[in-house]
Amino acid sequence: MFKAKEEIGALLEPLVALEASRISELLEVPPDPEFGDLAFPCYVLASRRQQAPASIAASLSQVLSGRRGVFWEKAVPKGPYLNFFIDPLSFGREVLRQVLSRRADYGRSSRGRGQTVVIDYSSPNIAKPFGIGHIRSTVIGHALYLIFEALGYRCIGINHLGDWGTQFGKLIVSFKRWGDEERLSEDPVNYLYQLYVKFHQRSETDPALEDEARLWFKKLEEGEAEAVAAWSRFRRLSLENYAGIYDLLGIKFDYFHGESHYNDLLDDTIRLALSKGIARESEGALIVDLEKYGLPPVMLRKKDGATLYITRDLAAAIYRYETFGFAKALYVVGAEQKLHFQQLFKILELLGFEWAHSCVHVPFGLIRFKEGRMSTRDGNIIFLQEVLQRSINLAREIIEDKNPDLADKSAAALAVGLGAVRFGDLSNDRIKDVEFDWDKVLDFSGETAAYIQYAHARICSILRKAAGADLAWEEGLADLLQQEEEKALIKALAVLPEKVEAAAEGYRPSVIARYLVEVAREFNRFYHQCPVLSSDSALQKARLLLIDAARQVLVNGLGLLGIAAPAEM
RNA sequence: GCGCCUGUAGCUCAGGGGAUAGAGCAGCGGACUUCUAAUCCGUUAGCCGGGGGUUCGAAUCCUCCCAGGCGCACCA
Repeated sequence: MFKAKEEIGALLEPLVALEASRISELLEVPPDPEFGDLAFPCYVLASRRQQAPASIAASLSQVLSGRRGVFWEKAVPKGPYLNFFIDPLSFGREVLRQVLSRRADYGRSSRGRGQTVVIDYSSPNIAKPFGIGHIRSTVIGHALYLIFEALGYRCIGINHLGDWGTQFGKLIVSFKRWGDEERLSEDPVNYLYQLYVKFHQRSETDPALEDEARLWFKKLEEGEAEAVAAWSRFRRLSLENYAGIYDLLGIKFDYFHGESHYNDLLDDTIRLALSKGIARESEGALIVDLEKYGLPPVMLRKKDGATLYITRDLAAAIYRYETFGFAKALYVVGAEQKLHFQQLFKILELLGFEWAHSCVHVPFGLIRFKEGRMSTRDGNIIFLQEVLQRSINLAREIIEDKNPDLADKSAAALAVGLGAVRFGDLSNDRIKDVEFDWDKVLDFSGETAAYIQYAHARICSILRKAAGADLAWEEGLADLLQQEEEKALIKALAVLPEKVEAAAEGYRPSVIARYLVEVAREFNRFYHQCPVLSSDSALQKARLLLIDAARQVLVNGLGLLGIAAPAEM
């Protein structure tokens, strides 16, 4: 509601002894449009004025009676609320003018100019297949990247590949014992995955395998030739496989700095911890005691001298700050690692880095089966590749059925199929666990990406049919849009900028996803009530401008989620 | 044992101090000679997990309990 809120804030400031910005924040949308468009709750003034909220609302309305502003036309008390009615004419003009003049920039701002946000996302463990579990970090992180970028921040996307650690020892042991060159070259990632599962099956009865794996990882850290050669081969094969998925999803990273990237910095990091006096020897290992802060101790170096995940994360954080000078560093990593990040940030703080407070763990819930957790080790995971493919295939079938004459069915199927999977991960609050259910993934009706894309395609269809129509902006045309459905749609279009801000504020792409469903819903209502092409010329033009603005909002919003908007589907 | 997260309609979830708690799915009933029916309209459905508390006002904040999930030194 941009300008309207500001206007009312400034209007009330001298009357209620609150700051204008505070008043703008307090303004809420009434539950029923009949009540008005923006409501000021008078409870907040009751105790100070020693007056009942309802009588405050009444007296404020007295003061304002007969007055009107640019964007509001009247203020009516209703119980404890002072309800403002927005002037649909000036508001409609302003909203359409904004959207249609700013176009692809509508919803964007320069608020973050000059500041850098480093975003750590996707970060799969090499040598494991890209499972459905990895999609959350990938898709949420990518959306946050796009959202912060839209607010003018310089974003650095880092894929912190899990390409180092004891699991490589396990893989090397497995391959040396049971490996088969031929099978490895046929289907590398799948085969490595099978070896990984086999290792865990065997190690249950043969604990010596674990020791052997640790030994091989130690060799790897020491740069022993055979270990390094095997590691580098496994890493390369995995990366080649991931590249296909990132390509399909259109996901880019500025850096593929995996854990191994920080190997040369580990000694310095450990030295720093020692020199600051926060690390000490315990049972042969090097640990940091965090008991004072209510956290369990952290191990930086094992008794065999090998490092751990958190050691590399420490080195990575310092490297990132020194390299990029971030204002914020986001870690889009599962909620189960919350403790890890609390420990990581606390150690950074103890090392004296004031920027430790700019590090944020952006957690998300687990994807699980009805029966329980997905586990790479147990070999019960669902491959992302399969999910994407099935979704695309189903989209294709539906298109064949509903729109058999469509020229480029593949492109539309890709947009709808991938959009569905993406949206499924973005539309709910990220902290919630999600139960994996094929029926749900493959459902394209209701609150889904397809719903939004469909609204967009309908608009494009109308605009195509109106090709040649004069769509030059004329201020007065907006005045013709007085039907309830038209006004509701305009109101929905008005709030994209504040939704983008809110999404960034809470690191919650779901804010935008839900908002787009609302916009699409308002458009669909409009569509059923308000004919465009068959209206007379002035109204037709006004409605064409309105739906063009709606199209722009849908495209911009979907764009922030990394979801394509096909013109036909 | 300790810590963190979640609990809202039959199912999946919005809403995170303010007006009678909202959507989608499923169910039931309607709307395609008319801009794509992947749509729209109507309708059924709720001690907002439970008890206490703070507040003019609590689904929302505090506290205790219950249920589910996730963590807690040689994995990542």
